[in-house]
Amino acid sequence: MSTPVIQLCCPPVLTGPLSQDDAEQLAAALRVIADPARLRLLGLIKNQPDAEACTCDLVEPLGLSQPTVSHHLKVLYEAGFLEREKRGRQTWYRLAPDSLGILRDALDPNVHQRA
Amino acid sequence: MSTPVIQLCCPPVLTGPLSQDDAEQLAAALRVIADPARLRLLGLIKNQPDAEACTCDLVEPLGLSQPTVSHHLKVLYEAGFLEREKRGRQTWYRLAPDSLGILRDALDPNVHQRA
DNA sequence: CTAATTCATCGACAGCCGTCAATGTGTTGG
DNA sequence: CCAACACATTGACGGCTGTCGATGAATTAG
Repeated sequence: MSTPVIQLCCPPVLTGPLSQDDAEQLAAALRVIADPARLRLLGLIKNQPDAEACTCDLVEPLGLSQPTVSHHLKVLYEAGFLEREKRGRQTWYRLAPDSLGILRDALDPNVHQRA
Repeated sequence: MSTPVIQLCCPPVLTGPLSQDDAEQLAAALRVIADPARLRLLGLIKNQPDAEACTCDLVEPLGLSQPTVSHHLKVLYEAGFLEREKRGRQTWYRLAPDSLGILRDALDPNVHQRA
C-alpha cells in the first residue's frame, strides 16, 4: 500500500520541457532526499557492517530522537530508497539498489553537451 | 552578495557518512530543485531558442503569476543554477554550466558497485 | 506470565515556503 | 515629460513538514 515515489518516475530534466505531472513526481522524489537527516541516514546505513543497520544503530549518530529517526526511515522506505526487514524485535534497513541512480540520471547525463 | 549553494558543496552521499554541515549544504541544494515549478523552469529555459529566456516567456507556460515566476527565478539564480543578464527592460536567464552535474555527481556515481 | 527491549504511531507545535495581489523600480516609446 | 511595459519586491496567508514527548504494539528474556 506504499507509494514508491522512485519507480519509473523520472524523465530527464533538460532534454525537454517537463509536464506538470512529471515535474511533480520528480520534485516529490527529490524532496525526500532534500533533508540533512535523511541524507545522513543513507550514508550511515551504506557504511555499516554488511551495509545494513537497525534503528537503534542510527539514533545516536544522527543526534535526533528515536521517533524522529523512525519517521525519516519510514519516509525513505515508502519512497523506495530503503528496503526493510524485521528480525526479532529490531528492524533492519538496507539501501534499495539503484534508487539514487534513477534520480541521478534524471539530472541529465548530457550536461556537457552545450547548446 | 548571493549565496551560491552550488559551488564545491556536494560530497558524495554514499561513499561515507556525511557530516552535519555537508548534509545541510547538499540538502539545501537539493531543496532548490525539489519543486515542480523550478524543475519546469530549467527545462523550459534550456529548450528555448539559444537556450535562454526572459521572464515574460515563462509566465504563461508555467501557469503561475509573474511574481511567483520571478521568485522562482531568483531562487534558482542565487543558488547558482541560472545565469542572469539584463537587456533593455527584460531579464534573460540561461542555465549555469554544470550546476546540475555537480548535484548529479553527489548522488554517488558508484551505485552499481554493491557491497 | 511479567518485565524489559525495540520500534512504530499519535498528537501537537513551530518554522519554512509556495503563492498571489499590490506596489515599487527602471526602461522604452511618443 | 508622460504613459506603457518588464520585472522585482513587499506583505500576507495557508499548507506542509521536521521535531519531540507520550503512548502503543510486538518480541524476547527470565
